[in-house]
Amino acid sequence: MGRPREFDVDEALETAMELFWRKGYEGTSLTDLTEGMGITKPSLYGVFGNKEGLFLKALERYERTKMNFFHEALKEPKARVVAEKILRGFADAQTAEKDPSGCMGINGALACSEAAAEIQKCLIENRHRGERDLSKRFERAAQEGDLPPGHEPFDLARYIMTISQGTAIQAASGADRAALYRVIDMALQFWPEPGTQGS
Amino acid sequence: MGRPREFDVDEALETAMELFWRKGYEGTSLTDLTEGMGITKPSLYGVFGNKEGLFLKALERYERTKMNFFHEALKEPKARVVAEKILRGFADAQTAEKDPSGCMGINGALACSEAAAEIQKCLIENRHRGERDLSKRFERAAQEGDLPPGHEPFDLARYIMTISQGTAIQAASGADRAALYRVIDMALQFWPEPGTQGS
DNA sequence: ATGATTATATACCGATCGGTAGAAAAAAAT
DNA sequence: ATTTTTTTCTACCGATCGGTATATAATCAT
Repeated sequence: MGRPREFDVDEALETAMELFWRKGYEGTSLTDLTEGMGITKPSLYGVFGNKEGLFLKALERYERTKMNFFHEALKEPKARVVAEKILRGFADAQTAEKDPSGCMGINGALACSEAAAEIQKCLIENRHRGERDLSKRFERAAQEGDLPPGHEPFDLARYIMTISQGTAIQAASGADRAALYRVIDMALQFWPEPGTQGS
Repeated sequence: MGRPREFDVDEALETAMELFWRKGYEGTSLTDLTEGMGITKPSLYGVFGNKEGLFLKALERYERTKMNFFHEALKEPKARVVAEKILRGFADAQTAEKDPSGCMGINGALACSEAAAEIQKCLIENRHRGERDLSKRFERAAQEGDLPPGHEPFDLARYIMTISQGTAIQAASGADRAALYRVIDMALQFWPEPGTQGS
């Protein structure tokens, strides 16, 4: 009952995600948001709580719609394929034509005022979570003899995430997908491709 | 002649640099700056013009005092040593105990509002300049037969800068120097150390 | 001592920030 | 048709944003 909502919540959230992705949490004003989403401030606050709540919901959407490749990649049977799919997945997301360049989780709040400290902390935890998930996957690989010798699972995970974060800056600086792919090829050179027959 | 200045310009600039480094251009308010520098707004505007001018002068100081390793590294005779010195130089600067974590050139304005677009553009050009300088150095190395086979100079330069930008995010996320060094070791594995005797 | 010059401190500017109060409008329930 | 519920619109809130006008204080030159 009650007056029906005149805008599509999901569509509005998509716009908010794009704005936060492109301009960051603090760089995006409520005016940017309401004008972009085509709604007024009371409507925004009624549905999303406040700016912080809206950002967190937009981030959730980002993870669900743009970072879904990550946990899919973890299911790959060979660790080197996991690594490559993650690297190329990030590069693809960071250079999609219709989306902002770079990574929302980094663009969102890398350095900021005290007012955004909570968002910043949340994004850092986000990165750590991805690193931890990948590390766990590589621990399994280590037990399976599926890692290149002389490397700890956690170091390998941080290595992969570091490359991905580097490509995020590259994309935000104008690098195109082909350039990032060449970087990824170089980053994986040390990691021998799995032979078609087991060792 | 005239009333003498009561504060040290260089010292004030150092503080401004640290603030912009830690909180970014838009995340640092004039109140943060004046309180940190121990001067009033009219003094700040009298010496540095405005916030944008202050940031640019702080960035100049950053390049001069914290990024000096970069052009030093370019003078190394072997390309692989150039690469390693640059990577470790960035990691050192990004994890110095008494300085903010990460890189001022990235923290400064990665994603921002239109108001900071000029600063953002300036920082992007800054990154491109470094990449170009390194690329030129690697072109020389290519002529000298000093590059690993199968790689273009510009790709190698972008690769090195991508790793460094990745470690900047890692440092801003809490990674310590030892962790970054392990990443760097992995990133350089594909690049054979120069033999003690020439080929 | 008196100007001329430069830096300081105080107080202020319009604009924008994130956020909200209150009334009107649109639907469902009775 | 009236009440209830929810959304929308307009207008506004105090706080802070970057930036400045004005007056006073401190120096040098004469």
